Amino acid sequence: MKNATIDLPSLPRQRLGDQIADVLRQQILLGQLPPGKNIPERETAAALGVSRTPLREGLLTLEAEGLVEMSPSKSPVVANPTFVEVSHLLLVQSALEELAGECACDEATEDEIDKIEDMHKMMLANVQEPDQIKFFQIDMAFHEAIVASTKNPSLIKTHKQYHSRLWRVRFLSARRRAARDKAMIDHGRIVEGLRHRDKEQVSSEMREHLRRAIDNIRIVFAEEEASAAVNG
Amino acid sequence: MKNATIDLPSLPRQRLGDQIADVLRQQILLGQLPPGKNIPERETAAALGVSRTPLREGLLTLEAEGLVEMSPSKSPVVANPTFVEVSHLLLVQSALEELAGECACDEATEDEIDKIEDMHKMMLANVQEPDQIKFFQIDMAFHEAIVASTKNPSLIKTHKQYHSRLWRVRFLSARRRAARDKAMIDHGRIVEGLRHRDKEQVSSEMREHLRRAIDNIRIVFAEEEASAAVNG
DNA sequence: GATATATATTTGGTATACCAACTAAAGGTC
DNA sequence: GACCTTTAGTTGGTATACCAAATATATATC
Repeated sequence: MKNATIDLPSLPRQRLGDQIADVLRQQILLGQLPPGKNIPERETAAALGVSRTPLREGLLTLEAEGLVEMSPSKSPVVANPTFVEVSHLLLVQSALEELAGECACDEATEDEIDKIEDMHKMMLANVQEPDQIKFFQIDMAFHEAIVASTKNPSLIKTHKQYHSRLWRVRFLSARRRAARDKAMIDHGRIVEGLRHRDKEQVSSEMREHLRRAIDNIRIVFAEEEASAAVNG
Repeated sequence: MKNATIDLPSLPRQRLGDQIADVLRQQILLGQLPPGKNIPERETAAALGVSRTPLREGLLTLEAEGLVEMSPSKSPVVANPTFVEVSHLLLVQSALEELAGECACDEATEDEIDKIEDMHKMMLANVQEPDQIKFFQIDMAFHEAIVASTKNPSLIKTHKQYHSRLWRVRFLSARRRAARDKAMIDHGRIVEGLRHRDKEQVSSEMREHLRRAIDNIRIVFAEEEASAAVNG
């Protein structure tokens, strides 16, 4: 053989549609594509330098994830869930994280628990930081790390999808100082439970942690509504 | 206005890709497209009388659901999960049904509980029927009805997807008489709990009902493996 | 001037055409 | 005769072209 298995580092192949879905998903999460925003196919495809076919495949992926809504003869639009919808999502996510907590007690390595605890400590150090974006990112990574430690690909994937749909509203919620304080208490108990491999404690704490978040999010929705009423 | 809002009954518009996904999903569940089967795009599109574009969109939907696997330069193929993968799926499904049981106690109407109990009675009448397909279909409808009674669209949708991926293996499992007997006991407790709106009983029974199924499914996989070793 | 109709434009939905990567078979060389 | 090379054919991936429905606009009529 001459040069077989060289595997030149050119990253040639992931489907374009998947890459596009990744790009658009990021833009939605970061708020560059805000809820309600239209995503006309031709225009967006041109902006990304691709044709409509793979763009469409990416949009369909995001529709399946619930981040984009498509209806006949109308431009695809970034999803803008109501409070009721968000509370439904949070219930499912709470069940997924409850399971994750239970499985993590069996499957997480000591090293993974170390990493999770590090994140918790880092959050504690940033809890009263005015720059809330850092705090929030670690918060999300904290939850992702616990789910990842279960090594259950289906759980990880489904959780990630709900994570995306809840991203924005949880970001808005995390700006509330009271919410952050409560979160730190919950997280502390979760880390403690993981250390002792206490399934009951970890799973119930993770479930209740998310369910309690519903109250903060209700307030966020009420504030947004009031703000919208003022601004028109 | 002359004839507006007439809405002629021609069922013109659901996206072709969605219809195709529905057709292929049915064929996969019914075993007409068995696990491992190739689904070449051109050939399948021609057989369905459509072009590759909407067929592809349907296939991508099924890929997102985990029923089909697509890899570059290879024909899409019907997923053929291993026992480990199925056990992972079942864990997630058990968490979803646990949540469904809890929510159903709050949200189910008396009428819905009547329907669920009717299904249970019908299963009891068919438990020793040699024609297992009827028993199995009611079994699946029983679980679906409980989830539907929660009125949580996200939960319903996600549950349905896991339902599809687990359909075949649960069908194989339901052929075992011992599994059917156990299922009837569990179902009886679930119906009883629903009647009393006992969240704790219903949710824990639904969780354990599915987790116990893992044992039967392990046997099914072992049998299939042994059979495969003999036949080829 | 208001309304209604016709037309032009924009949208998403679908079909077709083209391309690159992979596979396999055929042919040539040692 | 075995092995390497080349070429033809198949596959999925992408781009383009076409179509129908919906909408907005302009024009004609009352």
